[in-house]
Amino acid sequence: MESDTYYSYDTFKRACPSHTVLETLANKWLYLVMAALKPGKRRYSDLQRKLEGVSPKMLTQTLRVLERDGMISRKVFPVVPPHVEYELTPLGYELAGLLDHLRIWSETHVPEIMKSREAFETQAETG
Amino acid sequence: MESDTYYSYDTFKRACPSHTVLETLANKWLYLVMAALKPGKRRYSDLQRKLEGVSPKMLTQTLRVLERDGMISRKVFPVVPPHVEYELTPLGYELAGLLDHLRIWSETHVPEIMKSREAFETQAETG
DNA sequence: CCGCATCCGCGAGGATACTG
DNA sequence: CAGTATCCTCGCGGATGCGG
Repeated sequence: MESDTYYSYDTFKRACPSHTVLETLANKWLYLVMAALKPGKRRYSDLQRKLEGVSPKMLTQTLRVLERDGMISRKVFPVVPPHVEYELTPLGYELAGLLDHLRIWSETHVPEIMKSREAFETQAETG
Repeated sequence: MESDTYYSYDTFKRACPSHTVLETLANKWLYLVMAALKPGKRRYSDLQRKLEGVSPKMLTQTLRVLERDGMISRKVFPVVPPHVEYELTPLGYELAGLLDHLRIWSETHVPEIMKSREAFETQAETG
């Protein structure tokens, strides 16, 4: 079946492209940038303010990666002072939706998780 | 409203518990362990074989975190040689489902993403 | 077989200063 | 305003040996 267009991905294999994608996705700042852009386009400084504690380096780096992977578009307005807008692409919007489910789920279960953490620590001391 | 049980989480704030949870989740090995456990219980060595390239240290560490947060249960059989089984809790199974959506989505769009990456690199050289 | 202890390299990522 | 450049630290994560 040399003409088989159905390629079997295996995320568990390090060399598999889907593994690479996963590695990119499994990132705190990337996640937060996507969340911040979901409601609509935003400027660089908007993002910097919204993402508490992000350094310019990490913000830029994250935006570049997302742009590279086609998740966001970058629009530069040739004015002084500079004006740059970032916006989710249709593809990126899909991903943002999935990540949002994750965020909502997390928030819903925070109390449960925190309780589990405390119980675990307590037992660690005791045991 | 001192008796208000409705706490407003903000994942963008570093101190917010939901931010902490996110930080934990945004992790490649954690993600893969969850995926590996979704079909059912597995032994330590099973996981080690399945997750290509994982070191015992990272595997153990990841399993501990997941156990701490109540996502998996750890069952030790007091036999020689040792026998330990890991299994998703109901809570963990929910999370695994969400992560699976993400994995499937990623695999579906791998070609698109790869193409975008190539285009980006090409333009970087040119531009 | 499970997994802890230890050592270590290295690069992710933070802080800061600076420029078009 | 939107980044880039630079320095530096810290802990992630790999490798290995051992112990129950």
